[in-house]
Amino acid sequence: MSLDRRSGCPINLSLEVFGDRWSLIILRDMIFGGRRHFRELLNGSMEGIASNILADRLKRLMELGMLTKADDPSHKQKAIYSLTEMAITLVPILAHLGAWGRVWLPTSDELSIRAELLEKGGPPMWEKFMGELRHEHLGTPLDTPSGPSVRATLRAAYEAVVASKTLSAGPTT
Amino acid sequence: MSLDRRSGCPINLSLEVFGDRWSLIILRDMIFGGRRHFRELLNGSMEGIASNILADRLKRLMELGMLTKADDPSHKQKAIYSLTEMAITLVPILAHLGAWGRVWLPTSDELSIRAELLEKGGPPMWEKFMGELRHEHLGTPLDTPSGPSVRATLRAAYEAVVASKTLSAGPTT
DNA sequence: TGCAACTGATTTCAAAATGCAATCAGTATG
DNA sequence: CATACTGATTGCATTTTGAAATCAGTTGCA
Repeated sequence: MSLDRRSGCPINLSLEVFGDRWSLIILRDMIFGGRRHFRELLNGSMEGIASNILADRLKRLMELGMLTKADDPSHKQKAIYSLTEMAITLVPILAHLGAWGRVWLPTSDELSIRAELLEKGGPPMWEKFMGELRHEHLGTPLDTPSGPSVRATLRAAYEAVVASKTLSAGPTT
Repeated sequence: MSLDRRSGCPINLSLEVFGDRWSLIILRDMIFGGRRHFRELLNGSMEGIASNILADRLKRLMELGMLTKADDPSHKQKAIYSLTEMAITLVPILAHLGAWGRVWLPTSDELSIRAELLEKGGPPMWEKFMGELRHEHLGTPLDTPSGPSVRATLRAAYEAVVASKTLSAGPTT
């Protein structure tokens, strides 16, 4: 899990940054799930990451300049992890990745609705989302605060699908 | 290197397909380098893939439906690997990945010129490229054969940078 | 015919990464 | 003062990786 610099090819270097099974999962949970703390990432991860792997990847992502860490005033041992601009600009890649996976892989309905929405929203929606992430993580002022946040929109869509599934296949008593 | 199905999330499933250090490198060499044979991929890879890893990944990519294999008429032991539509639609992802890496990672000039061109070309260029790949790998007719192929354009740009570097820093005798 | 080079792999084995469970010391809470 | 929570770390078994050597069959050439 170190940076080999096998070649100066952009695709290769990108792979060396997040060409493993966990780094992008962590960034996904921070970006789409809004998670900022170790425990949130540990327990909230759908895929069940182990604590040693999480600690290792957080450290590595910090060394790579994708994350920063700050003290949480509410608890002396609590740390808040923030995305850097480098990580925030992954949004279009994650959007494409989700769109591709939705088409070609056996994704579940409730989880793919967000990818679908993000794909349909296109670059304008990605830009809006990145603006919101910059606001949350870097303190940048929100340029055009129009309507509900992208994350809220995505979550609402997710919950709507879950609700409709519960209705159609739920308890009949 | 098997498909765990840790969750039905599109991003997670995509990661399970090419969230390793070699699968995307192989696909990159096939897509941008036009490589179709085992030896071409083995010796042509800038990153120096080992033959057992290459054999394993080719097999895995076939099982996943990203590649197909056919006999080469010129040699009874020779095989030709072809991209499937599933793999061809990775072009936009590779383009984004290259663009991101070019901005944030220490890429070399001659290798990043292709990523830059592909980024500037945008979706129209990607579509043209995918059309050409479909023609090469799936036998689909070329819809609008306008000008030189995308691959040739990218290669020409690469060679131009290499040449200019040789000029400015080359031998003075 | 003989022999070297080439074909797509496979074998072997050491090193590294992974994953799970238990554990850690410091901090807040009741 | 006991209990739960904070971000980790440790130990250890399993899995994956990677490099070199090797494989059997095929081809080209002398």
